[in-house]
Amino acid sequence: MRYDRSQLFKSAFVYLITTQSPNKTMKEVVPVSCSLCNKSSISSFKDLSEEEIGKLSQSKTCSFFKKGQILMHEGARAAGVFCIHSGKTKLYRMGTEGREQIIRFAQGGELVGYRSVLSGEPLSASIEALSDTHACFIPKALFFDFIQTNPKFSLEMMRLACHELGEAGKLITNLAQKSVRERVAEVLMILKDTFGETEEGYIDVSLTREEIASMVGTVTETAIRILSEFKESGIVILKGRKIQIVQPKELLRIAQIFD
Amino acid sequence: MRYDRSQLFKSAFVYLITTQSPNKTMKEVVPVSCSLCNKSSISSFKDLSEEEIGKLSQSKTCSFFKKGQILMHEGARAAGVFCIHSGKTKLYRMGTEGREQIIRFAQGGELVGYRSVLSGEPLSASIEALSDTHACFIPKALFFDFIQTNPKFSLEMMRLACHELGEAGKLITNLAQKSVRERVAEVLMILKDTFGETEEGYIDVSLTREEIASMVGTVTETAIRILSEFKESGIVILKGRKIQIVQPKELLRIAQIFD
DNA sequence: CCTAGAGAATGACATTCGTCAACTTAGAAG
DNA sequence: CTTCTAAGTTGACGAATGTCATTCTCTAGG
Repeated sequence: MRYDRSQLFKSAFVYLITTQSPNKTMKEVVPVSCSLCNKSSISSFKDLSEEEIGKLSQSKTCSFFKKGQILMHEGARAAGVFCIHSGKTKLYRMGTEGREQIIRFAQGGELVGYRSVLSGEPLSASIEALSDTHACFIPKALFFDFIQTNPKFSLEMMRLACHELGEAGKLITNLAQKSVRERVAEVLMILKDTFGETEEGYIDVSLTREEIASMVGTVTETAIRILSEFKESGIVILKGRKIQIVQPKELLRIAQIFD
Repeated sequence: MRYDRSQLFKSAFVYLITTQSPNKTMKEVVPVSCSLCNKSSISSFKDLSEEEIGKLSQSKTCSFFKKGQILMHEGARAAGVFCIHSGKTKLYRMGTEGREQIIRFAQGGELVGYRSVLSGEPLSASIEALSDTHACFIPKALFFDFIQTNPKFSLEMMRLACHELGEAGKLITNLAQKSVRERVAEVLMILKDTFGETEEGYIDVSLTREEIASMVGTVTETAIRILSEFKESGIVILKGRKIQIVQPKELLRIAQIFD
């Protein structure tokens, strides 16, 4: 059964979702067709054919998650993967005594849940929206279909998984060998690299001190103390949850990063 | 160009490598043909066709590594993968100040180096023989050939990478949240699960205290102190590098493992 | 079987970090 | 805009763990 390309164009209108908030008007655009999605060029789906993108458009389900909502639950079986369209999410595991451990972040254009789908194991982490998030759900069956019929896509997914495995190794070494102070310094640099900076120079993500602590693997109080110390030394500027890195080189030195 | 199956049988003799040591005579058998290798049923190569196994046999290079020798160097580009035939190896990264961090172990039937080959990145860890090791080198090109032409094998590799990614997540959470004492207890159970026990009931691997410390992410002295404490409590029996777990339940309790 | 050198063990001490408690501040929801 | 609750901050203290020094012991290799 061949995919009818005319369908693609017939349905190629665009949803406009408008959220009103007191001070600003935010417009979020989620295209119905994946071929019009500006994320498709940066996501792992860049290797799909037009025909496959068409299938994707037909089978996907777009969802909206408010800040704090859970996209997927640790321990559950993933019925498919999410492609994050806009917004920021965190992936975290529950450790001993209910303490949350942030494993990584995912944002626009990135896939989440693929690890569970590909390994056939339950989800090893929960996924929670850090800000209002639009994400498209792609059923497991279609995902596997692409993997089995499109070697380029399959290789790209493998590349992604293996890359993350390397990153995990780095994180393991850091957690095992560096002091909390070193890790806080490193995490600040990682956050800047991951989320970039706003016009005013702040790291473009809003995390609680507890969340920063649960990236580093420490308690809230210690994270606060170290951040305050960096502030006193003039290394960072803190304005509530907004963090600006003033002396990146000093942070790299503290974090023992030389390369 | 079709692979000539008769070649397979012509070359299906077996190398016998005999190592003499004072007290015992050890015989290691490395088949020239992978089809005769008893590891092929447990390794990721189980999904290869007879024809592909034939190609494998022709292209592979069998090597022998003495205890302490390096199979692959962190930071180098992997020219292929190793399939461990016999022996035990450790994969480790160099952390700050040259401290070694053990990421995982690999032994008979397991593949190493595939992460680097599949992601196209330099090796994220060095691989060192913990005991005398026979391993077969499979060139990158052939490995990719299998991946691109055999979807089953490709999926199996993906499953493997994604499974390891999940394990890495667990390790990250443990390192970040558990105390050193808890981690030592857990590592002992992991070692037992990974390497099994000898007839006398000892964990079937010989690690230095420093190596145990570098799994846990602590210094040698602390590892020694905690092991001694476990010994005093009658939880383990220590005979040099030989470790016997006497009270596994107690270790699980200390490690805060409840499932 | 022997021996050098690495590994193991232990004590004393310094430092980091987690815990508990008290108090202040800011951000999300109405 | 207000208000209430969760988040942030700070101090005091103790436990866990790293560091340094010393001595003992085992193991690999001849």
